[in-house]
Amino acid sequence: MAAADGGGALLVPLAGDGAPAGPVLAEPDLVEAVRSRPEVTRWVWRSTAELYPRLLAAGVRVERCYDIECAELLLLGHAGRLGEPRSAAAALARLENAPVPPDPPARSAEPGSQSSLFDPPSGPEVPFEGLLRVYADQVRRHETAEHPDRMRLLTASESAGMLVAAEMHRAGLPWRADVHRDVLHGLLGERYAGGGEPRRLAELADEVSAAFGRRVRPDLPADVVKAFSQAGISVKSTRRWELAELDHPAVEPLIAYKKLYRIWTAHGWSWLQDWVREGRFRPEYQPGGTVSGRWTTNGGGALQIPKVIRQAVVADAGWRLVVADADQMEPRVLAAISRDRGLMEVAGHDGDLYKALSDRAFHGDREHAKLALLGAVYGQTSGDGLKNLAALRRRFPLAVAYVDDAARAGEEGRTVRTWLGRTSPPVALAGQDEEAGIPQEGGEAVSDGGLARARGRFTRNFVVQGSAADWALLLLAGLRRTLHEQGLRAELVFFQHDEVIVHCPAEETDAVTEAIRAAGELAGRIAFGETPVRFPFTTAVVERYSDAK
DNA sequence: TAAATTGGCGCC
DNA sequence: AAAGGGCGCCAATTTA
Repeated sequence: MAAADGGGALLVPLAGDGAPAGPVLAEPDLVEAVRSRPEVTRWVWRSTAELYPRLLAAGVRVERCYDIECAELLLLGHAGRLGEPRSAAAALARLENAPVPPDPPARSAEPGSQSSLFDPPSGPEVPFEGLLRVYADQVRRHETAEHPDRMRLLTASESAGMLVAAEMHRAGLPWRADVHRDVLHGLLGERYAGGGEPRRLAELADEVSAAFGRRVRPDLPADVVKAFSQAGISVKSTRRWELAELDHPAVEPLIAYKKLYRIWTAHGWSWLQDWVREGRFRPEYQPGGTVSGRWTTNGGGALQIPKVIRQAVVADAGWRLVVADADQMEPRVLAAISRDRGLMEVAGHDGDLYKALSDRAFHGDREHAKLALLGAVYGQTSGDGLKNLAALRRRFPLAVAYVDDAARAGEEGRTVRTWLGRTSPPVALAGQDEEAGIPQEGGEAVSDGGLARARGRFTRNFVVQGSAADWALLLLAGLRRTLHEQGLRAELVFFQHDEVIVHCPAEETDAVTEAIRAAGELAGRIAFGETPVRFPFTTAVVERYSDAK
């Protein structure tokens, strides 16, 4: 156990039950305290986000950690109490029946911040003795979880994710600002001084206006809807797929404008200025940032980089990017968690899963098979996917029952869990923004039927998306470990749900590719136990991210 | 005037 | 082809 105390630290060895196993040591310097103890294989601390950047800045890596505030969030969730404060101070207050302090508001990331050195602590300070009490209590609460072994694994892998997040922030994604500028110029044309629209956008806006015969601002949905209305065309929204159906000369420039406008505002010159420093893009990753366990990033839009902008992600000279994308995650994860024999068999090969699926149940119609499966996972309510769901249910009854059960739980206001035990928010929390009620279309009852179904779709998807996130955490933890153990110079530099990028010297690409493959398979076994399900990747070794897939 | 919401679209 | 799940970001608009 370590706790920062200004620049110094308090340390104590811990026994398996979470109790102190020796005297508390006061060390004058956290960095030296950790650096001088390579024999420690796991550090228990309040917050990785607060402590680890300081260690990394001094060149100190730790093997494993236990993040008390991450654990608190997972344990609260497991107890159906998501939404209660998760800081160590709050956890201690609950133990002492004292008033529970609210969590500090989430701060937004500082663009270009190199580390969290000057960030305020993530929660109120807690006395060392209090931190010890909280940890011992958490050890106990893991024992009382529905599946203690899985819950411990979840906390361990989430903690590993925090280490990876801090290390990836430090490493940064290689980013060529000059290439980015070239791409922007090619797409958007000249950039006018004064922050106005670049040339190409101005031209497209003029084309839209010309097509309507009056000035129309393409970025204002209300204006566009009105313009179509005046042209005798009724549209409900200006979404692209709706506009694409219309026969009107404004449609083409309008759609082109929207696409470019998005790039200009979200990943244009200002973004480049704000977020790229010294050839690196350093987003602040937040493991477990979503309720399902998927990561988010705080600022910079790192998980929504448009494909066309990925040309700017270029490996250093003599280095390569190993881009690995997990193949068909949802069906593979569904097979593993439902233990459906047929689906496990389909997912038991590295080849095209949807082809295997269609050969078994859809007369070789790959597209229908894919839509049916995704429809089952997402809770599709209409269209061809629904029709094909019946075929899916006949052939893969346990798999469909698994997501149907999750949907029913949601509709009835119950929570669901991922395979490792991350738990969906209780209804009380989810219902906050829905109290006003959503008007029902058609003649259907205006009860909360729509809300219940929406919640069912959420929990249906939660068990699959969240269990995939469980797997992804183990993948990252395993890959991080292997890259280090093999003494490679390779660095994990990007992670996006089911995709990783490793930046490495050209001569290490084979080792890295193999490390990723092995980490994926191991993650499958550790997360889901022994199943026939395989977890293959499509891997590309490239110099530019955009050249992958 | 600041905070919250909305519409749209980028990614998975 | 359309529509199901999860997000973040931006600009504009509405609300407090």
